[in-house]
Parts: sequence; C-alpha cells; structure tokens
Amino acid sequence: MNGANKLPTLSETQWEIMNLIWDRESSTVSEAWHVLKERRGVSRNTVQTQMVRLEEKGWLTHQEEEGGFRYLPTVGREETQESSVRRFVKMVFDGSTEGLLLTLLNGGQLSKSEAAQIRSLLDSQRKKK
Amino acid sequence: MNGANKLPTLSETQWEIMNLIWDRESSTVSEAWHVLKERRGVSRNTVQTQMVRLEEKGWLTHQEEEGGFRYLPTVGREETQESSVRRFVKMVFDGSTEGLLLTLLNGGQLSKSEAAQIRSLLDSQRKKK
DNA sequence: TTCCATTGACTACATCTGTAGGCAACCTTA
DNA sequence: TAAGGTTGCCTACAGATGTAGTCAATGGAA
Repeated sequence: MNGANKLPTLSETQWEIMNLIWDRESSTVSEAWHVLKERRGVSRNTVQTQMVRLEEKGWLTHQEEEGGFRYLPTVGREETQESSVRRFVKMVFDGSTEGLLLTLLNGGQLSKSEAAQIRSLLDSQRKKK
Repeated sequence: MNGANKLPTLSETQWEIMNLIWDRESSTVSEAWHVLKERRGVSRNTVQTQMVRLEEKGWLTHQEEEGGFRYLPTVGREETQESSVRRFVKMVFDGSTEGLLLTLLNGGQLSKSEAAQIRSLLDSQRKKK
C-alpha cells in the first residue's frame, strides 16, 4: 500500500514546495523561500505557512537544527506521483489510462517518434479487443 | 489557442459534473442530480450550486426550456483534457512528459504489452540524447 | 551592552469549495 | 381551488488555500 494514498491532496503551491524539497532531500523554510523567491515574488511567511500546513497534513516532518528547523518529506516522490496520476486519470479520463495516452498524442506533447510509437501501440491494443 | 486555457480550473466535483454533461451533450440540474445521486448521496441544491458556479466560471451556459434551464458546455472535452494534462505534468512532473510515462509504467496502470512497448520506446529515446 | 537579522509562532483575511436549507413561483392533479 | 412536486434564487457555513503582517526569542555584530 501506498503512503501517499492516505494523505490529504496537495495543492499546486504545495506541489511546488514538495518538489523542491524532494529535489534537495530536505529543506529549511529559508532555503525553500530563496528558491521560490527566484521564480515568483513570495514572502518568507507564505512559504513558512505552507510548510507548516504540509507538516500538519502529514507530508513533512521536521528536525531541530542549529538555528532552525529542517523539514523532511515523509513520503517518496515516486509513490506520490503514482497515486496522483491514478487520481487524475480517474477524475479527468473517467479512469481510462488509454484516454490519457490518446490525449498526450493529440496534444502534441510528445516527440514525433514517441507519438508514432504510442499511436501504433494503441492501434494494436484496440484491434485486440 | 485553447478555450479551456483561459478558464479557472475545475475542482474534482466540478470535473464530475462537467464529465456527465459532456457525456450527454447538455443537462438540466435535475438530470445531473439524478446521475450523481446514484453514485453518492448528494442533494439537488448541491448540484445546482456547482452548476451555477460552473456557469459563473465560464464552463457552462444555459438556455431556457419549458420547465427550467438546460446547461451546455462552452468548451470541448478534448481541449479541456489537453490543457488539464499540460497543467498536471507541469505541476507534478515539472513539465516532463517522459516522467509521466515512466510513472504510468511503474504504477502498473497499463497492460503488460502496453508497458513493454512504452518501455522500449523510452529506452530508445534516452539513448538518443 | 545595544542593535539588527533570522526564525518560529500566531493571526488575519479574501477566495474557493462542498454541502445544503429555505423560499417564492409555477405546474399538475385531485 | 387547495395541495404537492419541480425549479431557480438566495443564504449559510465550515474547511482549505494563497498570501502576508506582527511578535518574541535568539544569536551575532558593533
């Protein structure tokens, strides 16, 4: 079973923060803030609030360190991505992974050769049914 | 350009409602309610509120009909799915569609043959770089 | 020793979401 | 004509979210 399945969902900003923490394995509020501040102006306390909320929701824990807290993810990125994809496919494609693949094709989000191969794969799947 | 890009995002419940409206091309509140009520107990006014909000957000319009309103989607399902996937990939996979494909493999959400073919496709892509 | 920067805690607040109650108008049926 | 269902409108309310201000403690610099 998957740890990420039990936790409340992540909002967009929360994904942004979790992603940068996963990137560096752990983070203080200040570290996260400096990263986010580069991308878009955001105040330290905004980041702080989100990280506290992420801990409340169970996505982060913290250790005490000289000069502050260090936050650590409680769940792996991969399993979180997996359950997030499952949820997304259910919501947007009514559970059809094939639907997702077809949309990736039509949306032009794959290279030409990726697209061609997935297309032929889907064709052969369809014939089998 | 994509109509769905400009509209505010859909929540999970709102996706559920939009999906059933797309399924039947249009819907009154009552029709939608009867469908949702089957799946999970929900009151008529809950559905009504969401449909009004969907119209406020620009996802639905309505026409007057004998005995009530008929709601129609303003945007196609496919383009909505496309922009939704784009957004999702950016949020969860930092923009990497390849990351999404890999997760589909590891998550076991594809049939064995689908998985095998996508895997070899990704392998060959990676070698090329 | 006094002052400034850093840090965590607490508070605030507008907006969105999910959920639903109450009401007035209208239509049908007894 | 009176009663009951259907419909749209308005209101409510708790919880989540994005954003940030204020404050007190602490630690280093002057």
